[in-house]
Amino acid sequence: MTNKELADLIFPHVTKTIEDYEKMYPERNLPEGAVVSRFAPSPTGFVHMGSLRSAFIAKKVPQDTGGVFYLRIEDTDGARTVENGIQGIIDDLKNFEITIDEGVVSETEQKGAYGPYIQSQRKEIYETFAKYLIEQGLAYPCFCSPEEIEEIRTMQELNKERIGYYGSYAKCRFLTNEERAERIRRGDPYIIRLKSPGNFQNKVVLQDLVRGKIEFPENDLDIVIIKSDGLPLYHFAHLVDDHLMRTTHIIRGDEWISSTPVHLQLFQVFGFEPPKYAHLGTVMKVDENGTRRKLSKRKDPEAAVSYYHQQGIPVEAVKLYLMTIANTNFESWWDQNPTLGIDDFKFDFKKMSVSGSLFDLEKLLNISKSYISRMKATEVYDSLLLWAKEFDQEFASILEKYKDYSIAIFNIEREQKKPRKDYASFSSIKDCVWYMYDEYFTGDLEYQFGKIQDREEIRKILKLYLEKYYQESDDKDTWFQKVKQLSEELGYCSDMKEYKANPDQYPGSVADISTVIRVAVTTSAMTPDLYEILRLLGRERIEKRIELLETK
RNA sequence: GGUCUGUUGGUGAAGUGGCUUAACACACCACCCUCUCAAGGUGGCAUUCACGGGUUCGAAACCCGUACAGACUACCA
Repeated sequence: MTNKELADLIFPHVTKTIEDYEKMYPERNLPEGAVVSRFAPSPTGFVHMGSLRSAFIAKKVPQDTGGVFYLRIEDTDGARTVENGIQGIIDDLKNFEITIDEGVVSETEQKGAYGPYIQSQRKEIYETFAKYLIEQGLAYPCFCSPEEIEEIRTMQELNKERIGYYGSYAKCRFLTNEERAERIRRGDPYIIRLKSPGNFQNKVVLQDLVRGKIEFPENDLDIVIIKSDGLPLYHFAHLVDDHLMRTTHIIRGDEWISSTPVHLQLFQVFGFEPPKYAHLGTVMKVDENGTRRKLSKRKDPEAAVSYYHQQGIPVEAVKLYLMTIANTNFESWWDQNPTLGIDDFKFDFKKMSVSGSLFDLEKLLNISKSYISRMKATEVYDSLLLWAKEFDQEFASILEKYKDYSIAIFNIEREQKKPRKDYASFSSIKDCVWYMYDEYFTGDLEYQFGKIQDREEIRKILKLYLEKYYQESDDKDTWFQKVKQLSEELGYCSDMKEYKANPDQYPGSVADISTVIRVAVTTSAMTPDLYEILRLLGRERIEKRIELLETK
């Protein structure tokens, strides 16, 4: 029995040839140096920080070079697939503004001429490629049961030999085509394995874009290419898809490094030119007991990118963070070119950190803080409102009700050379400004007075301030002069230098007087500029709040 | 067990043989500024680049070995 007859027996319904597909998916007509890359997740429902980083880079490089970035869904493993998993990924990408040129755009829609972009819809294509291999005698059906494979493995472990289906252990490799046909006709379950032409003694070289030259022994494992469910294994799907979709750069996690000899061999067996590979270091985190480990979806809430969306970290801040960990020279570049953005920066694989970087939430928040501090008040308002509509409806309606007032609040110490930097995320803004809204300034309030705690003294200070000194129309200088006069009248020191030199000669200072006013109207001893707050609150509110304090 | 990769401060890291008495950023500490907080300013924070050996006039950088860590070694991706 010939290989061709065997191939026809296994894949009787496959009529197309590889050449047909080569014609259907021709070389892309792109400018010199244009990169085609992809993000190819399993539909597990959400995107991990490490994957987002890969996706971000996989998009950035085509963008820099005038290439194509596409999204492919790798759903050949039923166990990994979850309901609405594709939508979850699309939503996450959308939230982080990672748009695609081609690929899956929704659960039911795809765009681009190199599809389908969902692997489970490409079954016939994989079969065509597998059939060719069988015809060439480069692949064969394997009837070994999982138990038999397990046996081989324990035997190899016992003999301290290399583990795997290779050489004389590859039993089914030595079957005749007649035996194969007979067992297939009998209905024995089987899978398709590559008949590896590799020799473990020979070396194969990978020129990794990130790590440089890596040498491996050639692959001699007869790897599975088609599973018993008829779908391909990752390695085979990678070959078929990335060849046919004309991918030029494979940008993926470094857990794939050790499989690359298999991939290189697959390309060689078909006579295709292999793509370039860039293996990215794993994103790590430090465990409670001080050891490094992979960021885990289960243990670390900050691993899921939806967390940042919920926290209201601006998308741009996340991107800036990803860029700073992606290219080590980005941060200083951005420092020197503050007016430019990520799009103006040229990504370079050589400037990637090779080892896995620690995920630094602190740093992300810092970047976020700086970023928000540079936003205009109206931009803060718009972004915050958008966030609140999704995650804090009550706050959203308050923001809408007091639009101009809110913008004025966000403008305190903003839009100046050295803006205030206190909002790390949109979710944290309410905690900073709640006291500006009467809706929140109610119920059990906790006043955090400082040095002056005596209620009689506080009453005296506030009464005198309202009756004699406070003028709504005062400008900032006049306002502060009056607070100083108030301090003097009550025997407090109005000059901080003098007070610090002789603290024992006074009951307190203008700082303590200010604190009393500040706490009375906000409950907090730590707020932005008091003058601005009083100005925004206005006389009526201030009086009401001081009255309210009297009742406490 | 095998194959591959990595190891510079609390963290991210720069560094490709002499310009390194190891840049920069985050964190932390101190002081200054200051009505509080934040921000900002100034300074401090690795006598040393996992360890041992070698090459060299000279090494964090090159080579070898050891240790530790990670990945892969599935009909998972």
